[in-house]
Amino acid sequence: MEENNKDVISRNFIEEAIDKDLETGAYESVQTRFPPEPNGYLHVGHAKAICIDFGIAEEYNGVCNLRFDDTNPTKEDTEYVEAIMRDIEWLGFKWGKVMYASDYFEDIYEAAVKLIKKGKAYVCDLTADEIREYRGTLKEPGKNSPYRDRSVEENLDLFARMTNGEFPDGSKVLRAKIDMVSPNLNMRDPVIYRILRAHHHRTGDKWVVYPMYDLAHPISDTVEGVTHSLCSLEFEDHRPLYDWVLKEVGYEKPSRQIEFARMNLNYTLTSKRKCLKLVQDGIVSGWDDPRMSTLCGMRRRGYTPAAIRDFCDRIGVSKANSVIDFALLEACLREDLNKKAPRAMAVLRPIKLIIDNYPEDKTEEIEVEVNPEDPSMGTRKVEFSKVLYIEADDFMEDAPKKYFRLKPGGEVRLKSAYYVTAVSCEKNEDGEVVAVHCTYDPETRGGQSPDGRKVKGTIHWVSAAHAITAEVRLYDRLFNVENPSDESKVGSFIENLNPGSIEIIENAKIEGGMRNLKTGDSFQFMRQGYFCVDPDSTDEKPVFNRAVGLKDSWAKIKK
RNA sequence: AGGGAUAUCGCCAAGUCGGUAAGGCACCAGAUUUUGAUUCUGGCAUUCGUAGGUUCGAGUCCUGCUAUCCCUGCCA
Repeated sequence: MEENNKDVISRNFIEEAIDKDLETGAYESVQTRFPPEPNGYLHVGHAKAICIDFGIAEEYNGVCNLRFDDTNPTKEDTEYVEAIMRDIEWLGFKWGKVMYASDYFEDIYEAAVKLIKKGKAYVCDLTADEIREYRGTLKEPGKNSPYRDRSVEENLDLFARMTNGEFPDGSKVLRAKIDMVSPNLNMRDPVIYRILRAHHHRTGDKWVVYPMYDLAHPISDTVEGVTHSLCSLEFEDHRPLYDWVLKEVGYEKPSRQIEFARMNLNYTLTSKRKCLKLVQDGIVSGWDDPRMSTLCGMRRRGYTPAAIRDFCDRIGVSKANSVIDFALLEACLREDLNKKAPRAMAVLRPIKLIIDNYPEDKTEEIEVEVNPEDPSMGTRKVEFSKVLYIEADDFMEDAPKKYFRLKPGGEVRLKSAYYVTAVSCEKNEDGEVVAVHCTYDPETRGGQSPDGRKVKGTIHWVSAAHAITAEVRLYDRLFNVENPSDESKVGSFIENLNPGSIEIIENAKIEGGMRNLKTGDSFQFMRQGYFCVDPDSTDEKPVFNRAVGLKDSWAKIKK
């Protein structure tokens, strides 16, 4: 009953608009598109748009095409289109077709000619600076270009010659003839075609004129059959122009644009420009560096597609600008990993634990659950012997009363193995504990005592003789930046990426079964001592995930 | 002569016709627990940016005000 309630819960404003369009018969079915410009990698922020664009189509049994908005050849590159496709597939979405705005260059060109013939567009010889001047300002109206009243014939001829390459770059543009005194600056005779001699990643050198976004987008959408063109809030002011284009060109079933707020995540930097700088300056190893907020970086870091999609579902869709708390993303990952990730033990800051009364040459195989939350995942065998490694933090010589882990005279359980009681410890010249001596109770194999006595603490361990030593990196949050949008913080942001906030532990000891772990792999850990291998990873190397924030209650105790 | 949009708990976010504030994250308390995790149970907005008005009754309607974001690329 209650679950029912939950499912019936409200539709967001986009769904409501679409429902209404379907009811009134404005559209019979639903089609959307995800339209990235191939000039950078996809990051968490894009995940929201992807989930909305693909999710809405899926919900209404429609399709969502992937369409690369490649109308500005000076900024675009095929490297990016491939990366974008990989990331969307990784997230688990299926597009209908892969299209390019450049596939519609003919349609767009014809539309422009049609506008000229209707007297709705003209060729303007003003320079860029002059156009800006004539446009007016936010508070002052603009004034008409002296070229605004050229005849249809002259405009047709000029536009044809622009297309034929008779004029130098930037010398002329095609403008929509709308209203130079409109309070909406986008309507003050916007430029819709410019001359640009640049090699296009798909059409090569075929064109020397390229349409602007404001002309290309509505036409691409409508020609493609998109019913609902979902985009972010900053295009709200462009909607009148979007609608104007479709009306003047005369499409029967024009697409409808609906805007929603883009996602902001605290502590996280998503600016394309700054991310590109990090890559170019070699501050990070590449777009997929685990510290990046790119989808491929998050993948390497062990974020699962399911977690990211769940996150996008949970943040909702609205038009209010907002900053989502990183803790929610972490919670989504924790929840997913907790259910699905196979576990392994690893000791990050190892000290030796020597079991004095354990036979010198004996090795046992201890059976441990692969995932305590899911018994169906079975068990694994882990070698156990006289000398183990345990976490330095898990032993305290002078422990406070509330300390549940190993202390002199205290008994704890070695996860799935035996109860041990500490007797003494060895220190180096700096006074740091390097080894702990203990005794074990042979009756407690498996971690239970026949006499029913309880221990308060359970700690993880790794057999010294069987351990793999690995270099391991612990990262703080994806980007530990207080205010990523604050330009003045870029410097401190870059400092934050240098070792310092990144902990590199070179001799972490990892459970023997994890043979294919590679030095330098990044990983996630859910909580003290557990490594969680990303179950969805298809990589050769295991993605040793890590970096889900620990719950505060644990962090406090650690101190 | 500016225009457009948004304001509901620390962070997101529901709230169809006005009928007496969902849920998640975070946080706090308790129970269970082979990792102080997980799981479970309970707590967490007399109040909806603000000031008025209409009404038996307003987060929801009306008026004024305030704050924040977006718009002056031949970028998308």
